[in-house]
Amino acid sequence: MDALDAPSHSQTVRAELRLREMILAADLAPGERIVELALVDKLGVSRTPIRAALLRLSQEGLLEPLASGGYAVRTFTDQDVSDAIALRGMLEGLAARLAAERGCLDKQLAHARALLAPIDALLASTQLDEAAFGDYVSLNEAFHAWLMETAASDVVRREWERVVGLPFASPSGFVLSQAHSPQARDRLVVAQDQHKQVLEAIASREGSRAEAIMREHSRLAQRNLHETMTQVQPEAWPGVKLIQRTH
Amino acid sequence: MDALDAPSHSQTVRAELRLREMILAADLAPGERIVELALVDKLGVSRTPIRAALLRLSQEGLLEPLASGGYAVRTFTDQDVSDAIALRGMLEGLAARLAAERGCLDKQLAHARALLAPIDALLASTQLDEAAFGDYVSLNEAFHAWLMETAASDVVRREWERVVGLPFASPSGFVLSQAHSPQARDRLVVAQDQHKQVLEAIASREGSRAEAIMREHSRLAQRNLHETMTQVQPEAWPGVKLIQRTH
DNA sequence: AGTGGCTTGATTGTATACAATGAAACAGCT
DNA sequence: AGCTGTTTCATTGTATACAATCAAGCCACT
Repeated sequence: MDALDAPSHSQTVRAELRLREMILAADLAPGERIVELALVDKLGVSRTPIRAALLRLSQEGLLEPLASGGYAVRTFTDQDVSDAIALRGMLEGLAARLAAERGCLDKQLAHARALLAPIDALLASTQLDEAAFGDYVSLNEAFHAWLMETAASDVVRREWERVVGLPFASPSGFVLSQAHSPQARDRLVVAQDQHKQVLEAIASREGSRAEAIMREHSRLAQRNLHETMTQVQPEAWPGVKLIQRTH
Repeated sequence: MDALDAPSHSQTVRAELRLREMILAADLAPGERIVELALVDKLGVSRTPIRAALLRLSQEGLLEPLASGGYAVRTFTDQDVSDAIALRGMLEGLAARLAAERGCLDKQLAHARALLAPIDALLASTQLDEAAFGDYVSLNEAFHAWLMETAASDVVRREWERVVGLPFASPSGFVLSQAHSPQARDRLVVAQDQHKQVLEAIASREGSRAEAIMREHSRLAQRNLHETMTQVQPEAWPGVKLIQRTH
Protein backbone atom coordinates (compact mmCIF):
# COMPACT_ATOMS: atom_id res chain seq x y z
CA MET A 1 0.00 0.00 0.00
CA ASP A 2 2.70 2.41 0.95
CA ALA A 3 4.58 1.73 -2.23
CA LEU A 4 2.09 4.00 -3.98
CA ASP A 5 3.02 6.85 -1.70
CA ALA A 6 6.66 6.75 -2.75
CA PRO A 7 8.14 10.15 -1.88
CA SER A 8 8.90 10.82 -5.51
CA HIS A 9 6.76 13.93 -5.75
CA SER A 10 5.15 16.67 -3.77
CA GLN A 11 2.16 16.03 -1.59
CA THR A 12 -0.02 17.74 -4.14
CA VAL A 13 1.04 15.47 -6.97
CA ARG A 14 0.68 12.36 -4.89
CA ALA A 15 -2.76 13.45 -3.75
CA GLU A 16 -3.71 14.09 -7.35
CA LEU A 17 -2.52 10.68 -8.50
CA ARG A 18 -4.27 8.86 -5.71
CA LEU A 19 -7.48 10.81 -6.20
CA ARG A 20 -7.42 10.03 -9.90
CA GLU A 21 -7.10 6.35 -9.11
CA MET A 22 -9.92 6.54 -6.61
CA ILE A 23 -12.16 8.28 -9.11
CA LEU A 24 -11.43 5.88 -11.95
CA ALA A 25 -11.94 2.91 -9.69
CA ALA A 26 -15.26 4.45 -8.67
CA ASP A 27 -13.94 4.37 -5.13
CA LEU A 28 -15.49 7.81 -5.07
CA ALA A 29 -18.89 7.22 -6.59
CA PRO A 30 -19.80 9.06 -9.79
CA GLY A 31 -21.88 12.11 -8.98
CA GLU A 32 -20.80 12.01 -5.36
CA ARG A 33 -19.84 15.23 -3.70
CA ILE A 34 -16.23 15.46 -2.59
CA VAL A 35 -15.74 16.32 1.06
CA GLU A 36 -12.27 17.64 1.68
CA LEU A 37 -11.95 16.63 5.31
CA ALA A 38 -12.80 13.05 4.48
CA LEU A 39 -9.87 13.03 2.08
CA VAL A 40 -7.58 14.45 4.76
CA ASP A 41 -8.13 11.25 6.73
CA LYS A 42 -8.00 8.96 3.74
CA LEU A 43 -4.88 10.42 2.14
CA GLY A 44 -3.05 11.57 5.23
CA VAL A 45 -2.21 15.05 3.97
CA SER A 46 -3.61 18.41 4.91
CA ARG A 47 -6.34 20.23 3.06
CA THR A 48 -4.01 22.54 1.18
CA PRO A 49 -2.49 19.99 -1.22
CA ILE A 50 -5.85 18.26 -1.44
CA ARG A 51 -7.52 21.44 -2.57
CA ALA A 52 -4.77 21.98 -5.14
CA ALA A 53 -5.25 18.44 -6.43
CA LEU A 54 -9.01 18.89 -6.61
CA LEU A 55 -8.59 22.10 -8.58
CA ARG A 56 -6.35 20.34 -11.08
CA LEU A 57 -8.68 17.40 -11.44
CA SER A 58 -11.57 19.76 -12.06
CA GLN A 59 -9.60 21.55 -14.76
CA GLU A 60 -8.86 18.17 -16.27
CA GLY A 61 -12.55 17.44 -16.33
CA LEU A 62 -12.75 14.55 -13.90
CA LEU A 63 -14.50 16.69 -11.32
CA GLU A 64 -17.13 19.33 -11.83
CA PRO A 65 -17.33 22.41 -9.65
CA LEU A 66 -20.54 22.84 -7.67
CA ALA A 67 -22.30 26.17 -7.58
CA SER A 68 -22.37 26.10 -3.81
CA GLY A 69 -18.65 25.43 -3.66
CA GLY A 70 -16.70 22.22 -3.71
CA TYR A 71 -16.74 19.53 -6.36
CA ALA A 72 -18.55 16.40 -7.42
CA VAL A 73 -17.25 13.42 -9.36
CA ARG A 74 -18.19 14.02 -12.95
CA THR A 75 -20.28 11.54 -14.84
CA PHE A 76 -20.02 11.05 -18.56
CA THR A 77 -22.71 10.14 -21.01
CA ASP A 78 -21.85 7.79 -23.83
CA GLN A 79 -22.12 10.81 -26.10
CA ASP A 80 -19.40 12.47 -24.05
CA VAL A 81 -17.19 9.45 -24.56
CA SER A 82 -17.91 9.39 -28.26
CA ASP A 83 -17.16 13.10 -28.58
CA ALA A 84 -13.94 12.75 -26.63
CA ILE A 85 -12.75 10.03 -28.98
CA ALA A 86 -13.72 12.13 -31.99
CA LEU A 87 -11.81 15.00 -30.48
CA ARG A 88 -8.72 12.89 -30.05
CA GLY A 89 -9.07 11.84 -33.66
CA MET A 90 -9.19 15.47 -34.75
CA LEU A 91 -6.17 16.41 -32.68
CA GLU A 92 -4.13 13.47 -33.91
CA GLY A 93 -5.26 14.25 -37.43
CA LEU A 94 -4.10 17.82 -37.05
CA ALA A 95 -0.82 16.60 -35.59
CA ALA A 96 -0.30 14.22 -38.50
CA ARG A 97 -1.00 16.98 -40.97
CA LEU A 98 1.41 19.36 -39.25
CA ALA A 99 4.10 16.69 -39.16
CA ALA A 100 3.59 16.04 -42.87
CA GLU A 101 3.40 19.64 -43.99
CA ARG A 102 6.23 20.95 -41.86
CA GLY A 103 8.33 17.89 -42.50
CA CYS A 104 10.23 15.78 -40.04
CA LEU A 105 13.72 14.35 -39.83
CA ASP A 106 14.73 10.97 -41.21
CA LYS A 107 15.82 10.08 -37.72
CA GLN A 108 12.28 10.60 -36.48
CA LEU A 109 10.82 8.48 -39.24
CA ALA A 110 13.28 5.72 -38.43
CA HIS A 111 12.27 5.93 -34.80
CA ALA A 112 8.63 5.49 -35.73
CA ARG A 113 9.42 2.48 -37.89
CA ALA A 114 11.31 1.02 -34.98
CA LEU A 115 8.14 1.33 -32.93
CA LEU A 116 5.94 -0.31 -35.54
CA ALA A 117 8.19 -3.27 -36.32
CA PRO A 118 7.59 -5.00 -32.97
CA ILE A 119 3.86 -4.68 -33.55
CA ASP A 120 4.24 -6.50 -36.85
CA ALA A 121 6.23 -9.20 -35.09
CA LEU A 122 3.56 -9.43 -32.46
CA LEU A 123 0.79 -9.83 -35.02
CA ALA A 124 2.67 -12.55 -36.85
CA SER A 125 1.13 -14.98 -34.44
CA THR A 126 -2.46 -15.85 -35.32
CA GLN A 127 -3.36 -16.35 -31.69
CA LEU A 128 -2.59 -13.56 -29.24
CA ASP A 129 -2.33 -13.98 -25.49
CA GLU A 130 -2.84 -11.41 -22.79
CA ALA A 131 0.82 -10.46 -22.78
CA ALA A 132 0.68 -9.73 -26.50
CA PHE A 133 -2.20 -7.34 -25.99
CA GLY A 134 -0.32 -5.69 -23.19
CA ASP A 135 2.68 -5.21 -25.43
CA TYR A 136 0.46 -3.82 -28.15
CA VAL A 137 -0.97 -1.24 -25.79
CA SER A 138 2.51 -0.01 -24.81
CA LEU A 139 3.77 0.18 -28.38
CA ASN A 140 0.57 1.78 -29.58
CA GLU A 141 0.76 4.49 -26.95
CA ALA A 142 4.39 5.07 -27.83
CA PHE A 143 3.47 5.53 -31.47
CA HIS A 144 0.74 8.01 -30.70
CA ALA A 145 3.11 9.85 -28.38
CA TRP A 146 5.67 9.90 -31.19
CA LEU A 147 3.12 11.49 -33.46
CA MET A 148 2.45 14.31 -31.04
CA GLU A 149 6.16 14.74 -30.51
CA THR A 150 6.80 14.94 -34.22
CA ALA A 151 4.04 17.45 -34.81
CA ALA A 152 6.18 19.74 -32.64
CA SER A 153 3.28 21.92 -31.58
CA ASP A 154 3.03 22.73 -27.91
CA VAL A 155 -0.49 24.02 -28.32
CA VAL A 156 -1.79 20.87 -29.97
CA ARG A 157 0.16 18.70 -27.59
CA ARG A 158 -1.31 20.34 -24.52
CA GLU A 159 -4.88 19.87 -25.67
CA TRP A 160 -4.17 16.31 -26.71
CA GLU A 161 -2.82 15.49 -23.28
CA ARG A 162 -5.94 16.92 -21.73
CA VAL A 163 -8.25 14.86 -23.89
CA VAL A 164 -6.24 11.71 -23.40
CA GLY A 165 -6.46 12.34 -19.67
CA LEU A 166 -10.08 11.30 -19.92
CA PRO A 167 -9.55 7.62 -19.35
CA PHE A 168 -11.78 6.24 -22.07
CA ALA A 169 -10.35 8.55 -24.75
CA SER A 170 -6.82 7.19 -24.58
CA PRO A 171 -5.29 5.80 -27.77
CA SER A 172 -5.49 2.26 -26.47
CA GLY A 173 -8.86 2.67 -24.86
CA PHE A 174 -10.86 -0.52 -24.71
CA VAL A 175 -8.18 -2.59 -26.44
CA LEU A 176 -7.45 -4.71 -23.42
CA SER A 177 -11.07 -5.30 -22.62
CA GLN A 178 -11.50 -6.73 -26.10
CA ALA A 179 -8.72 -9.22 -25.76
CA HIS A 180 -10.99 -12.23 -25.76
CA SER A 181 -13.13 -11.16 -28.67
CA PRO A 182 -12.64 -13.36 -31.73
CA GLN A 183 -12.07 -10.39 -34.03
CA ALA A 184 -9.67 -8.80 -31.59
CA ARG A 185 -6.55 -9.60 -33.55
CA ASP A 186 -8.10 -8.42 -36.81
CA ARG A 187 -8.82 -5.03 -35.29
CA LEU A 188 -5.20 -4.68 -34.35
CA VAL A 189 -4.22 -5.65 -37.88
CA VAL A 190 -6.37 -2.86 -39.25
CA ALA A 191 -5.02 -0.39 -36.71
CA GLN A 192 -1.46 -1.33 -37.52
CA ASP A 193 -2.12 -0.85 -41.22
CA GLN A 194 -3.33 2.65 -40.46
CA HIS A 195 -0.20 3.27 -38.43
CA LYS A 196 1.94 2.34 -41.41
CA GLN A 197 -0.10 4.34 -43.86
CA VAL A 198 -0.04 7.49 -41.80
CA LEU A 199 3.71 7.13 -41.47
CA GLU A 200 3.97 6.81 -45.26
CA ALA A 201 1.80 9.85 -45.72
CA ILE A 202 3.90 11.90 -43.32
CA ALA A 203 7.11 10.76 -44.98
CA SER A 204 5.83 11.80 -48.39
CA ARG A 205 4.36 14.99 -46.95
CA GLU A 206 0.75 14.21 -47.86
CA GLY A 207 -0.87 16.30 -45.15
CA SER A 208 -4.52 15.76 -45.97
CA ARG A 209 -4.09 12.04 -46.32
CA ALA A 210 -2.25 11.78 -43.03
CA GLU A 211 -5.01 13.73 -41.33
CA ALA A 212 -7.77 11.61 -42.80
CA ILE A 213 -6.10 8.39 -41.74
CA MET A 214 -5.70 9.45 -38.12
CA ARG A 215 -9.29 10.56 -37.98
CA GLU A 216 -10.49 7.24 -39.27
CA HIS A 217 -8.05 5.53 -36.93
CA SER A 218 -9.91 6.97 -33.96
CA ARG A 219 -13.11 5.33 -35.12
CA LEU A 220 -11.69 1.96 -34.17
CA ALA A 221 -11.91 3.15 -30.59
CA GLN A 222 -15.53 4.14 -31.17
CA ARG A 223 -16.32 0.63 -32.32
CA ASN A 224 -14.50 -0.98 -29.42
CA LEU A 225 -16.33 1.32 -27.07
CA HIS A 226 -19.70 0.03 -28.13
CA GLU A 227 -18.69 -3.55 -27.71
CA THR A 228 -17.17 -2.88 -24.33
CA MET A 229 -20.24 -1.07 -23.09
CA THR A 230 -22.56 -3.86 -24.12
CA GLN A 231 -20.52 -6.94 -23.34
CA VAL A 232 -17.88 -6.41 -20.73
CA GLN A 233 -18.46 -6.06 -17.03
CA PRO A 234 -17.61 -2.56 -15.81
CA GLU A 235 -14.86 -3.77 -13.52
CA ALA A 236 -12.75 -4.72 -16.51
CA TRP A 237 -11.66 -1.22 -17.36
CA PRO A 238 -10.95 1.68 -15.03
CA GLY A 239 -13.14 4.66 -15.67
CA VAL A 240 -15.95 2.80 -17.36
CA LYS A 241 -18.01 3.21 -14.22
CA LEU A 242 -18.04 6.95 -14.82
CA ILE A 243 -20.08 6.44 -17.95
CA GLN A 244 -23.80 6.57 -17.40
CA ARG A 245 -25.68 4.62 -20.00
CA THR A 246 -28.40 6.74 -21.51
CA HIS A 247 -30.33 3.98 -23.22
CA MET B 1 -9.83 51.39 -9.67
CA ASP B 2 -12.02 49.76 -7.10
CA ALA B 3 -14.74 49.15 -9.60
CA LEU B 4 -12.74 46.24 -10.91
CA ASP B 5 -12.67 44.69 -7.47
CA ALA B 6 -16.42 44.60 -7.25
CA PRO B 7 -17.30 42.01 -4.62
CA SER B 8 -19.12 39.94 -7.19
CA HIS B 9 -16.95 36.88 -6.77
CA SER B 10 -14.58 35.13 -4.46
CA GLN B 11 -11.08 36.44 -3.84
CA THR B 12 -9.72 33.66 -6.02
CA VAL B 13 -11.81 34.62 -9.03
CA ARG B 14 -11.02 38.28 -8.66
CA ALA B 15 -7.33 37.52 -8.35
CA GLU B 16 -7.55 35.36 -11.46
CA LEU B 17 -9.27 38.08 -13.46
CA ARG B 18 -6.85 40.76 -12.40
CA LEU B 19 -3.85 38.56 -13.04
CA ARG B 20 -5.13 37.73 -16.50
CA GLU B 21 -5.46 41.41 -17.26
CA MET B 22 -1.97 42.09 -15.96
CA ILE B 23 -0.53 39.30 -18.08
CA LEU B 24 -2.30 40.35 -21.26
CA ALA B 25 -1.31 43.96 -20.74
CA ALA B 26 2.27 42.74 -20.28
CA ASP B 27 2.14 44.36 -16.88
CA LEU B 28 3.87 41.18 -15.90
CA ALA B 29 6.56 40.83 -18.53
CA PRO B 30 6.52 37.77 -20.77
CA GLY B 31 8.98 35.18 -19.48
CA GLU B 32 9.11 36.86 -16.10
CA ARG B 33 8.98 34.70 -13.04
CA ILE B 34 5.95 35.21 -10.84
CA VAL B 35 6.70 35.99 -7.19
CA GLU B 36 3.72 35.29 -5.04
CA LEU B 37 4.49 37.73 -2.26
CA ALA B 38 4.79 40.57 -4.71
CA LEU B 39 1.25 39.82 -5.83
CA VAL B 40 0.04 39.80 -2.24
CA ASP B 41 0.98 43.47 -2.05
CA LYS B 42 -0.27 44.33 -5.51
CA LEU B 43 -3.63 42.58 -5.27
CA GLY B 44 -4.27 42.94 -1.56
CA VAL B 45 -5.25 39.32 -0.94
CA SER B 46 -3.39 36.56 0.81
CA ARG B 47 -1.26 33.94 -0.88
CA THR B 48 -3.91 31.25 -0.78
CA PRO B 49 -6.31 32.67 -3.38
CA ILE B 50 -3.32 33.91 -5.37
CA ARG B 51 -1.88 30.43 -5.55
CA ALA B 52 -5.26 29.07 -6.64
CA ALA B 53 -5.47 31.71 -9.35
CA LEU B 54 -1.95 30.95 -10.53
CA LEU B 55 -2.75 27.26 -10.74
CA ARG B 56 -5.79 27.98 -12.87
CA LEU B 57 -3.92 30.32 -15.14
CA SER B 58 -1.22 27.72 -15.62
CA GLN B 59 -3.81 25.12 -16.53
CA GLU B 60 -5.23 27.60 -18.98
CA GLY B 61 -1.81 27.98 -20.52
CA LEU B 62 -1.05 31.61 -19.72
CA LEU B 63 1.59 30.60 -17.20
CA GLU B 64 4.09 27.80 -17.40
CA PRO B 65 5.21 25.91 -14.32
CA LEU B 66 8.91 26.11 -13.49
CA ALA B 67 10.83 22.97 -12.60
CA SER B 68 12.10 24.59 -9.44
CA GLY B 69 8.59 25.53 -8.40
CA GLY B 70 6.52 28.59 -9.14
CA TYR B 71 5.51 29.90 -12.52
CA ALA B 72 6.65 32.19 -15.30
CA VAL B 73 4.58 34.17 -17.78
CA ARG B 74 4.36 32.07 -20.89
CA THR B 75 5.58 33.39 -24.19
CA PHE B 76 4.11 32.30 -27.49
CA THR B 77 5.83 31.92 -30.80
CA ASP B 78 3.94 32.92 -33.91
CA GLN B 79 3.70 29.23 -34.67
CA ASP B 80 1.90 28.77 -31.36
CA VAL B 81 -0.57 31.44 -32.37
CA SER B 82 -1.07 29.91 -35.76
CA ASP B 83 -1.61 26.47 -34.25
CA ALA B 84 -4.06 27.83 -31.73
CA ILE B 85 -6.12 29.39 -34.48
CA ALA B 86 -6.00 26.18 -36.48
CA LEU B 87 -7.13 24.35 -33.39
CA ARG B 88 -10.08 26.65 -32.93
CA GLY B 89 -10.97 26.06 -36.55
CA MET B 90 -10.93 22.31 -36.01
CA LEU B 91 -13.07 22.55 -32.90
CA GLU B 92 -15.60 24.84 -34.52
CA GLY B 93 -15.58 22.58 -37.56
CA LEU B 94 -16.31 19.59 -35.38
CA ALA B 95 -19.04 21.54 -33.61
CA ALA B 96 -20.62 22.51 -36.91
CA ARG B 97 -20.54 18.93 -38.10
CA LEU B 98 -22.10 17.68 -34.87
CA ALA B 99 -24.81 20.31 -35.07
CA ALA B 100 -25.53 19.32 -38.66
CA GLU B 101 -25.46 15.57 -38.16
CA ARG B 102 -27.36 15.47 -34.91
CA GLY B 103 -29.74 18.13 -36.06
CA CYS B 104 -30.94 21.20 -34.26
CA LEU B 105 -34.27 22.81 -33.56
CA ASP B 106 -35.92 25.39 -35.83
CA LYS B 107 -35.91 27.70 -32.89
CA GLN B 108 -32.15 27.52 -32.72
CA LEU B 109 -31.78 28.19 -36.42
CA ALA B 110 -34.04 31.19 -36.10
CA HIS B 111 -31.94 32.46 -33.24
CA ALA B 112 -28.79 32.22 -35.37
CA ARG B 113 -30.45 34.08 -38.22
CA ALA B 114 -31.43 36.76 -35.76
CA LEU B 115 -27.78 37.11 -34.87
CA LEU B 116 -26.62 37.36 -38.47
CA ALA B 117 -29.22 39.88 -39.65
CA PRO B 118 -27.72 42.81 -37.73
CA ILE B 119 -24.34 42.00 -39.26
CA ASP B 120 -25.89 42.31 -42.71
CA ALA B 121 -27.40 45.61 -41.69
CA LEU B 122 -24.05 46.74 -40.40
CA LEU B 123 -22.28 45.83 -43.61
CA ALA B 124 -24.83 47.68 -45.72
CA SER B 125 -22.78 50.78 -45.17
CA THR B 126 -19.72 50.96 -47.41
CA GLN B 127 -17.74 52.84 -44.81
CA LEU B 128 -17.50 51.41 -41.30
CA ASP B 129 -16.61 53.34 -38.20
CA GLU B 130 -15.09 52.10 -34.98
CA ALA B 131 -18.48 51.50 -33.44
CA ALA B 132 -19.46 49.29 -36.33
CA PHE B 133 -16.40 47.12 -35.83
CA GLY B 134 -17.19 46.91 -32.15
CA ASP B 135 -20.71 45.77 -32.93
CA TYR B 136 -19.36 43.24 -35.37
CA VAL B 137 -17.08 41.77 -32.72
CA SER B 138 -19.96 41.31 -30.30
CA LEU B 139 -22.27 39.74 -32.86
CA ASN B 140 -19.51 37.56 -34.22
CA GLU B 141 -18.67 36.22 -30.79
CA ALA B 142 -22.34 35.60 -30.15
CA PHE B 143 -22.59 33.59 -33.36
CA HIS B 144 -19.58 31.47 -32.51
CA ALA B 145 -20.95 30.93 -29.03
CA TRP B 146 -24.26 29.91 -30.60
CA LEU B 147 -22.46 27.33 -32.68
CA MET B 148 -20.85 25.73 -29.64
CA GLU B 149 -24.16 25.84 -27.85
CA THR B 150 -25.93 24.15 -30.72
CA ALA B 151 -23.32 21.43 -31.04
CA ALA B 152 -24.51 20.41 -27.57
CA SER B 153 -21.27 18.68 -26.68
CA ASP B 154 -19.81 19.46 -23.29
CA VAL B 155 -16.52 17.87 -24.20
CA VAL B 156 -16.05 19.95 -27.34
CA ARG B 157 -17.28 23.05 -25.60
CA ARG B 158 -14.81 22.73 -22.76
CA GLU B 159 -11.83 22.43 -25.07
CA TRP B 160 -13.08 25.28 -27.22
CA GLU B 161 -13.33 27.53 -24.22
CA ARG B 162 -9.79 26.67 -23.27
CA VAL B 163 -8.43 27.46 -26.71
CA VAL B 164 -10.40 30.68 -26.97
CA GLY B 165 -8.98 31.65 -23.61
CA LEU B 166 -5.70 32.23 -25.39
CA PRO B 167 -6.30 35.83 -26.27
CA PHE B 168 -5.16 35.78 -29.87
CA ALA B 169 -7.18 32.68 -30.73
CA SER B 170 -10.56 34.23 -30.03
CA PRO B 171 -13.12 34.27 -32.85
CA SER B 172 -12.76 38.01 -33.28
CA GLY B 173 -9.05 38.06 -32.79
CA PHE B 174 -7.33 40.89 -34.63
CA VAL B 175 -10.55 42.22 -36.11
CA LEU B 176 -10.44 45.46 -34.20
CA SER B 177 -6.80 46.09 -34.89
CA GLN B 178 -7.58 45.87 -38.59
CA ALA B 179 -10.30 48.47 -38.47
CA HIS B 180 -8.38 51.05 -40.44
CA SER B 181 -7.19 48.72 -43.14
CA PRO B 182 -8.79 49.47 -46.52
CA GLN B 183 -9.81 45.86 -47.05
CA ALA B 184 -11.21 45.59 -43.55
CA ARG B 185 -14.84 45.75 -44.60
CA ASP B 186 -14.31 43.20 -47.36
CA ARG B 187 -12.91 40.71 -44.88
CA LEU B 188 -16.03 41.04 -42.79
CA VAL B 189 -18.13 40.51 -45.91
CA VAL B 190 -16.32 37.26 -46.59
CA ALA B 191 -16.63 36.18 -42.97
CA GLN B 192 -20.32 36.94 -42.94
CA ASP B 193 -20.83 34.91 -46.10
CA GLN B 194 -19.19 31.98 -44.37
CA HIS B 195 -21.48 32.48 -41.39
CA LYS B 196 -24.50 32.23 -43.64
CA GLN B 197 -23.21 29.25 -45.53
CA VAL B 198 -22.39 27.27 -42.44
CA LEU B 199 -25.84 27.99 -41.14
CA GLU B 200 -27.33 26.72 -44.41
CA ALA B 201 -25.18 23.62 -44.22
CA ILE B 202 -26.26 22.91 -40.66
CA ALA B 203 -29.91 23.49 -41.53
CA SER B 204 -29.71 21.02 -44.43
CA ARG B 205 -27.62 18.62 -42.32
CA GLU B 206 -24.57 18.70 -44.55
CA GLY B 207 -22.02 17.82 -41.88
CA SER B 208 -18.86 17.72 -43.96
CA ARG B 209 -19.64 20.97 -45.68
CA ALA B 210 -20.37 22.71 -42.41
CA GLU B 211 -17.09 21.46 -41.01
CA ALA B 212 -15.08 22.59 -44.02
CA ILE B 213 -16.56 26.07 -43.93
CA MET B 214 -15.73 26.62 -40.28
CA ARG B 215 -12.20 25.43 -40.83
CA GLU B 216 -11.72 27.82 -43.69
CA HIS B 217 -13.40 30.51 -41.63
CA SER B 218 -10.60 30.31 -39.10
CA ARG B 219 -8.06 31.07 -41.78
CA LEU B 220 -9.34 34.64 -41.92
CA ALA B 221 -7.93 35.04 -38.44
CA GLN B 222 -4.61 33.65 -39.67
CA ARG B 223 -4.47 36.28 -42.36
CA ASN B 224 -5.41 39.08 -40.02
CA LEU B 225 -2.76 37.86 -37.62
CA HIS B 226 -0.01 38.36 -40.12
CA GLU B 227 -1.09 41.85 -40.93
CA THR B 228 -1.40 42.75 -37.29
CA MET B 229 2.02 41.41 -36.44
CA THR B 230 3.70 43.33 -39.21
CA GLN B 231 1.80 46.60 -39.18
CA VAL B 232 0.15 47.38 -35.92
CA GLN B 233 1.88 48.58 -32.80
CA PRO B 234 1.69 45.98 -30.03
CA GLU B 235 -0.27 48.22 -27.70
CA ALA B 236 -3.27 47.99 -29.98
CA TRP B 237 -4.31 44.52 -28.90
CA PRO B 238 -4.04 42.93 -25.50
CA GLY B 239 -1.95 39.80 -25.49
CA VAL B 240 0.04 40.59 -28.60
CA LYS B 241 3.02 41.36 -26.42
CA LEU B 242 3.12 37.73 -25.38
CA ILE B 243 4.03 36.74 -28.91
CA GLN B 244 7.72 36.58 -29.58
CA ARG B 245 8.53 37.12 -33.22
CA THR B 246 10.77 34.38 -34.50
CA HIS B 247 11.84 36.07 -37.69
C1' DA C 1 43.11 33.43 -9.43
C1' DG C 2 39.96 29.70 -9.89
C1' DT C 3 37.14 26.14 -7.99
C1' DG C 4 34.85 23.62 -4.46
C1' DG C 5 31.88 23.50 -0.65
C1' DC C 6 29.22 25.86 2.62
C1' DT C 7 26.14 29.22 4.34
C1' DT C 8 22.55 32.41 4.05
C1' DG C 9 18.65 34.38 2.11
C1' DA C 10 14.55 34.35 -0.50
C1' DT C 11 10.62 31.73 -2.19
C1' DT C 12 7.67 28.07 -2.61
C1' DG C 13 5.16 23.96 -0.38
C1' DT C 14 2.43 22.52 3.62
C1' DA C 15 -0.27 22.70 7.76
C1' DT C 16 -3.58 24.72 10.60
C1' DA C 17 -6.50 28.22 12.60
C1' DC C 18 -10.27 31.32 11.63
C1' DA C 19 -14.24 33.47 8.93
C1' DA C 20 -18.04 33.10 5.95
C1' DT C 21 -21.43 30.65 3.82
C1' DG C 22 -24.89 27.32 2.79
C1' DA C 23 -27.77 23.34 4.17
C1' DA C 24 -30.44 20.69 7.27
C1' DA C 25 -33.05 20.07 11.41
C1' DC C 26 -35.96 21.83 14.75
C1' DA C 27 -39.45 24.49 16.85
C1' DG C 28 -43.16 27.65 16.76
C1' DC C 29 -47.03 29.51 14.51
C1' DT C 30 -51.19 29.28 11.67
C1' DA D 1 -50.71 18.76 10.39
C1' DG D 2 -48.23 21.72 7.31
C1' DC D 3 -45.48 25.54 6.61
C1' DT D 4 -42.11 29.01 7.78
C1' DG D 5 -38.59 31.15 10.34
C1' DT D 6 -34.61 30.45 13.02
C1' DT D 7 -30.85 28.13 14.80
C1' DT D 8 -27.18 25.08 14.47
C1' DC D 9 -23.81 22.49 12.28
C1' DA D 10 -21.06 21.03 8.59
C1' DT D 11 -18.14 22.52 4.92
C1' DT D 12 -15.73 25.48 2.10
C1' DG D 13 -12.96 29.96 1.46
C1' DT D 14 -9.19 32.72 3.37
C1' DA D 15 -5.28 34.08 6.10
C1' DT D 16 -1.08 33.16 8.27
C1' DA D 17 2.60 30.61 10.48
C1' DC D 18 6.01 27.12 9.72
C1' DA D 19 9.02 23.75 7.00
C1' DA D 20 11.55 22.53 3.05
C1' DT D 21 13.99 23.67 -0.89
C1' DC D 22 16.53 26.08 -4.27
C1' DA D 23 19.84 29.66 -5.73
C1' DA D 24 23.23 32.87 -5.18
C1' DG D 25 27.08 34.69 -2.87
C1' DC D 26 30.99 34.12 0.02
C1' DC D 27 34.96 32.08 1.99
C1' DA D 28 38.56 28.93 2.26
C1' DC D 29 41.61 26.04 0.04
C1' DT D 30 44.47 24.55 -3.74
